[in-house]
Amino acid sequence: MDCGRLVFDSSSRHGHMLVLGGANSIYRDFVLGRNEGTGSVFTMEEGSNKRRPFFTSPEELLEEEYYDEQLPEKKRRLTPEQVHLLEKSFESENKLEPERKSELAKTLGLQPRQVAVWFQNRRARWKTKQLERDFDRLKAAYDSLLADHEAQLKDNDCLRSQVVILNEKLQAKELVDAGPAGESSAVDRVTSMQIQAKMEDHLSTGSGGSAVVDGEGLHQIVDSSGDSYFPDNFQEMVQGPVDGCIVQSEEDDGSDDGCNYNLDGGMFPENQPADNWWPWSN
DNA sequence: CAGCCACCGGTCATTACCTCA
DNA sequence: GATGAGGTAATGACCGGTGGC
Repeated sequence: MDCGRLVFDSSSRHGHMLVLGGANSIYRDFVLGRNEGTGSVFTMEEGSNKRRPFFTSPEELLEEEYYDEQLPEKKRRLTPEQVHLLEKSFESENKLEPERKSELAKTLGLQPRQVAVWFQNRRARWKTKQLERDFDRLKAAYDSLLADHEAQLKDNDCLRSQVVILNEKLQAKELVDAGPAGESSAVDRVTSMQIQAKMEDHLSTGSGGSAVVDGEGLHQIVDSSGDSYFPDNFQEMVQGPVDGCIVQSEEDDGSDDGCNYNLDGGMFPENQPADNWWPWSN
């Protein structure tokens, strides 16, 4: 590689002098007299063809070959020790007061400008990392909510299906009660329609509120005390003598996954997939 | 209001490291 | 296995804009 050769990069936005394979941009800026506090212009003849790797050990840096305060253009990446001290300083306070900047620069053998730039970059990159972490957290929370939402929609579908079954059972019971003469009482018919309407209202996915009825919700619905939507004998009706169908709340363990109510009597078998349990499933 | 200074966001250039043909 | 090209992350630095003093 052509070490230490100076070229003019006309394509660069800044029109900098580039040093191919040799010194770094500090050198580049020294060439243009940009570095803070130097005031000197480094000439090509003064440049060195010596090259050191980025991660030179502190010991090596202390050697005359690599470390010479009179030749800052040789410096490239900061040494691990310099970075360590800067990091410690950044941890204690990520803003840099002028006094601390000067002190750090003196301690580290850097230009104050370098210290300031290092802090600026450190803040910007810390912020980027922080944004990434925040994004990951938010995404995880969103995914969790989405999964919960989908589970609730599934649960809602199960409950809707149960409404259909219950209505069928109610109608069958009405036919039995009506007897051969078809003398179904008007009161019973009205009650049945009301039950159907109320349950569908509860299970509605409309914007008026949650479409999900969990175990506790059904307790409220079924509860005969207070302002229940259902008639006092609702439990008896749905558990009636037709075929012993029972609407029963799942053990209230706080979970709302899956379907909660067993229409055919008995509790939902623990850990049993719904596919093996629902009467309309194979 | 102008000037100075510090900061931020965006960007560049360079290097080290990794993968792959 | 050695090697070179290409991709990528990390890093040091600058520019332009902005806001405080």
